[in-house]
Amino acid sequence: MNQPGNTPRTGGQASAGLRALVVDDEPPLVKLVSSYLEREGFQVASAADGERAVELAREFDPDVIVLDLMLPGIDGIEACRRIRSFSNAYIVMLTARVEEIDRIVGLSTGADDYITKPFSPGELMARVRAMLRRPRTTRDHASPVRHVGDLEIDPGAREVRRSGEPIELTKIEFDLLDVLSAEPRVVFAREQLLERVWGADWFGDDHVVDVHIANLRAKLGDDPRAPRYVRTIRGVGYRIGDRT
Amino acid sequence: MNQPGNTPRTGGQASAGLRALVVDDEPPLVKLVSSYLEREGFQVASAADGERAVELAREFDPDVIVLDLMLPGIDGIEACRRIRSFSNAYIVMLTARVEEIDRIVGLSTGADDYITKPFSPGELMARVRAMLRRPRTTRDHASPVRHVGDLEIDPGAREVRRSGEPIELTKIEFDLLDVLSAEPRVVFAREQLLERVWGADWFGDDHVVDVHIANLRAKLGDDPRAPRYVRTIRGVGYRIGDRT
DNA sequence: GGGTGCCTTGACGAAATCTTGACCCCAGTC
DNA sequence: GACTGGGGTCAAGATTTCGTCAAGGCACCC
Repeated sequence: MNQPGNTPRTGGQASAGLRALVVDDEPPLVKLVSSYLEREGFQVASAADGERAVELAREFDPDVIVLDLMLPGIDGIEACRRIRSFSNAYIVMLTARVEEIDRIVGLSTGADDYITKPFSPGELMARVRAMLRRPRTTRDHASPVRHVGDLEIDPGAREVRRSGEPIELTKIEFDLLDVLSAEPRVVFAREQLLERVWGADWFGDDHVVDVHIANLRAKLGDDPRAPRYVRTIRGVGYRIGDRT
Repeated sequence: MNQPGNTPRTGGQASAGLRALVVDDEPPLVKLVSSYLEREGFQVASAADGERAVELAREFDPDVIVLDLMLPGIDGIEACRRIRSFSNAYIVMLTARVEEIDRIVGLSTGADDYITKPFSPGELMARVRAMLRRPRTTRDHASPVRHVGDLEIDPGAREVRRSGEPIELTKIEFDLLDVLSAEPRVVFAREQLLERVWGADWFGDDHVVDVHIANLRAKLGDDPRAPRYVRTIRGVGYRIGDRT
């Protein structure tokens, strides 16, 4: 059902029969976005929190997911990860703060695009169309396993192994390792790690980073005096990667 | 907390040595964006029309291009296409109207991101950083590693090697070397070094610089009488770089 | 309601690093 | 050839930074 005037030429046709899932805790926004998507020919479902989002992603099996970063329950990043573990949908993340983009990109969330609030529905639609136009092959989550020495990091499965032996990490520990290992050899300041792992709106002491790094090291069997994985750059931050 | 002003800016490190091209026909906007990019460590060039943009993209070989859609001469879309035909740069398009996004994404222009005017420079920077960080596009831009004689300086990893052999430097030592090597052959007064390395709010004796330079030289294996790397300009300051 | 796991905070000690001051040397100058 | 100021060197004390530990709190699960 193409609306004359409002709907750009390409849209209606291309998205006919596709399903979209909108996740946000603000009903008006959900409604607005949904109506735009419907006008494009999408069949739309919506959720207001993270748990429901993951559920619906599974049951409804959408082709496109518009996902807010800030959600009650499990947050957008975690929801995105979980959904990505079973779904192949295109995911657009909504963020209220520009700085959060770093987080989405830095952590391996699996999002395909992001857009900052406030945004115009037209822009969002343009992004969605652009994504759909992108060949699926762009989805190169194929072999994302990283190696650091005898360490094996699988961001998709959120698993770490040391010489084959699985190591159990907490969320924060894994995220730290994730961010650090995504760019080996690059030094991350504590502030950067806070921003990436904790989020831009964190207000607290840098010191938490040290503690979690210590715990991470302990689990990895890493000696701070002679670290094989996570090394300290005094006065600056931490780094992972090849031996010096 | 770290010493004020001392902490490397998140962007500064990562973008050090990278080149950016800003294209817009409004000089104030060009100036604003340029200054932000420079603050992030970019070397910046600019153009006011499409032809010049394509020219500069070729000659200047930028890593990032900020490109306005509306331009005198060939417009942004066409310029983007032409540039894309030979350049590997990240391209952000600026649009005044949201609807234009459809055009950018609809036509295969090859832009990597787009942002609508008015935008905050901070948002643009976040996008640029995010683009540079995108894992899939492993850009082969000129190595961010600097060379001074047989010295190899990697600002991102904060590593220094001399003929392949890693050299351990403290924070201040590395920062000094970083500042000096960023602009080879340029003489830095002690005060300038204090400002850049220690931060603007440092109040203390210039003499610290001497001491740290001495330590740095010692670690680099440099003889003050016949320095190969850090040379003293009596009565002025220090400098690094090629013979003369 | 009790337990468990995880995160945050604060305190403390050890180690690395920085700053200061004293002293010496040398180049440039008279 | 002596003088002078800038710069090099050294070492000791001051400071910062990091790693560790443990207590408290919160959320979640049974």
